[in-house]
Amino acid sequence: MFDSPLSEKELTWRAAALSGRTLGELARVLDVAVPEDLKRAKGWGGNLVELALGASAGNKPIPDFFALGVELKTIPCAAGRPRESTFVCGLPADGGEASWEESRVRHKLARVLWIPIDAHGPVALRRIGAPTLWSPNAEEEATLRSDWEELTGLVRLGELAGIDARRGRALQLRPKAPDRRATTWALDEQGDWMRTMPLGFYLRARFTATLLAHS
DNA sequence: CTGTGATCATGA
DNA sequence: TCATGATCACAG
Repeated sequence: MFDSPLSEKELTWRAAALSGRTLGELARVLDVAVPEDLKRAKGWGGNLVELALGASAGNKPIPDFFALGVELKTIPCAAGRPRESTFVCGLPADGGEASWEESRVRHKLARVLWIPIDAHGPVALRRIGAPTLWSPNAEEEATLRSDWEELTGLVRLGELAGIDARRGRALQLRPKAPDRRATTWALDEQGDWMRTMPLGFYLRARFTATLLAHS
């Protein structure tokens, strides 16, 4: 629909131009139908904004704006604060990369364009907010790294059973699957492969709230 | 089945 | 009200 932005400056300019508009207005321009609610279209808003900004990654495991190394995340907000956690990426079956530096979490979060969208009301009337282009500051990176090391450390020890969404100050591990019957492979405490529920890394709403506030 | 995009629904 | 655990759609 639209060309990909050629620079961060162009990307932020285009994102800023969406600020204040409703999803319904944007959908009409893009000739996209608006769903009654998001129960069966949970990624609709995110996909709409991707289309408007010329994101090109599709479902490939690369940044939305590959040439710029920027990831796009829409985030549902009410009263100026995020109402939901933010999915980052799946947990690799073997527990993950050897180090934080190589991790998918760190690469995903290296540069993110956050676009707040109203969390409540009729979908077509929900307003898009002002974008913020973010990279973790030293404190945020330290928190993310510490959470990541704790969680992946447990996974590598085969202590998947000891993990739930309560662990982690900023980053948490939660189910990420079509339903509760879904399974994937993981190592148990004896080092044998076993079937478990697929998990994904998520950013807590508390964490995204602070980064949106000071960026 | 794994990746992308996320929000829903329920109990505390 | 809020976080956790569950769930939805679609591409490849």
